[in-house]
Amino acid sequence: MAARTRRRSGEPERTRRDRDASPPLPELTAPVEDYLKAIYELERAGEPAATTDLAVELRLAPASVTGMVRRLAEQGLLMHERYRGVRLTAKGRRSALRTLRRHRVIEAYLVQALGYGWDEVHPEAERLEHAATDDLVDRMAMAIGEPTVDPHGAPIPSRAGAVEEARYRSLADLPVGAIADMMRVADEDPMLLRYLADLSLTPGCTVRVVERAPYGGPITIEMKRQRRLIGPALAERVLVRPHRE
Amino acid sequence: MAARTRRRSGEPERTRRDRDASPPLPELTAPVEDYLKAIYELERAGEPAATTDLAVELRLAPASVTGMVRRLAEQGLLMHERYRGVRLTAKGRRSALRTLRRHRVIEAYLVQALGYGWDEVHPEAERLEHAATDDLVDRMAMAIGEPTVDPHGAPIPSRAGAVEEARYRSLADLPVGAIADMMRVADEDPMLLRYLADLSLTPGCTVRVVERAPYGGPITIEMKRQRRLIGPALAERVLVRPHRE
DNA sequence: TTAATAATTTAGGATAGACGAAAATTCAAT
DNA sequence: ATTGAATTTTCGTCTATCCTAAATTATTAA
Repeated sequence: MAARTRRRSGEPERTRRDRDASPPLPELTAPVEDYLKAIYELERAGEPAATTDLAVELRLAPASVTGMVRRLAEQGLLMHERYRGVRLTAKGRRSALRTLRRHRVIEAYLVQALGYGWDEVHPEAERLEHAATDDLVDRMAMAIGEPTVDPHGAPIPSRAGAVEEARYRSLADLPVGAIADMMRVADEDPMLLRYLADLSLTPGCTVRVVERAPYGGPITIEMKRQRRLIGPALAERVLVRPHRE
Repeated sequence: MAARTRRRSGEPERTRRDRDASPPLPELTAPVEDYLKAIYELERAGEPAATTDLAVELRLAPASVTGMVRRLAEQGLLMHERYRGVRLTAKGRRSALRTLRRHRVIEAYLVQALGYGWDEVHPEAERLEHAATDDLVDRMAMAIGEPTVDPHGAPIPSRAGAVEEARYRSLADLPVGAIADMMRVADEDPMLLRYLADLSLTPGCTVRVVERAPYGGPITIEMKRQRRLIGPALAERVLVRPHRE
């Protein structure tokens, strides 16, 4: 595949108002898109992304990451400080966001238009995001009413590359008595997602923290008069927006 | 992509009734699927597919085709007689038909569910067919009512790999006075397709041959009381089923 | 400060898939 | 039979991506 997406022509055409219109994004290979996406996610924590973390995330040998990082730096997609990690450039961030948009629109479409479960869409989207054109993704988004979040509550970047990364809190951090709306699951593990669905703990629902056992014990929540026990590992993955005050 | 679809595990599991259940098809790379599809189409003419024809079809250098053909033969997907061309094995044909099903279901889905024009779907399907899982393709097919032909009238192989390749006649071969139903366009060229759509000459319509100018001249057809002049090159691409008698 | 450990990079290779030049084969026409 | 054109294959290279093993740098503990 790599070979067939190789650019054969010269420089891409640059037309009117290139100063503010973002330059046309070149076609990237699937691995490159995966790297940029992973770096984007790691960087959201604030620090530059370490190559080792990248290797873990992408399930590659660290040495392979080093090689690719060098090439991406040459292409101006990221800045690399030896032994310090990598940061995306503006160009790299735009590419990452475009891929993220594709991924999340596809996930939303599969759920809303084709009846997939929210636990099934991740791998499918992972494959399609590299093959779908922006046009197709836009049509999918339109067909399901321009959603702003994917099935797991993750925000969908706009066509222009704007994202609103809301800073939610983890259910694990709420004090007893707090009431909050569930907004997002920070995990794609199918088992975990199915379990959450079984509990009816999905984005949009409202929960109240009834009790917290100390020392990493379970959290008791109430939703629609039903009480549930949630382990701390699970609660940590559930992101919520507490009601004001 | 090639590297990431490489099989890492051992032999695929073989369970009950492997005698008649076709053996599980291994994951093939995108280039391999393209070769098999092209060979399948070339072989439909009856003769083994020549490597040169393959090279033209796939827009590759003949030498590249030779190399890939050797690899495909080693994998048991085709038989190669030097200087004679290639023939798909049963295994190769099953793989080709699966790809063809994907391609055509995707084309039909894009038109019926996402509002694409029949002149736009080919390149999009060409990319998606390698990324979509069989499950997704089946869901797409179900969502649009299990079509039996794609937007150009090409038959969609069943899940099991059965196709009914009807032998239509070309509009260019019909005698004056003949009445026929248009069934299929044997071309994917967007310009040609848009032109046919302008003429309302699309699968399902009924035409009558009014006049044929000799020596490769235009053909006059009538459809819904409207007369149209069709050049022979175009008429040749339009496949029809003449009414009985 | 030094030794041990962890993180990272470099070196050296492998593989899939592509290319072009040149050699080999086939086939048709003498 | 011979020859010339067309076709096909062989062979050597190239690029992107991955790998393992060895070397290097950074960090932590003693």
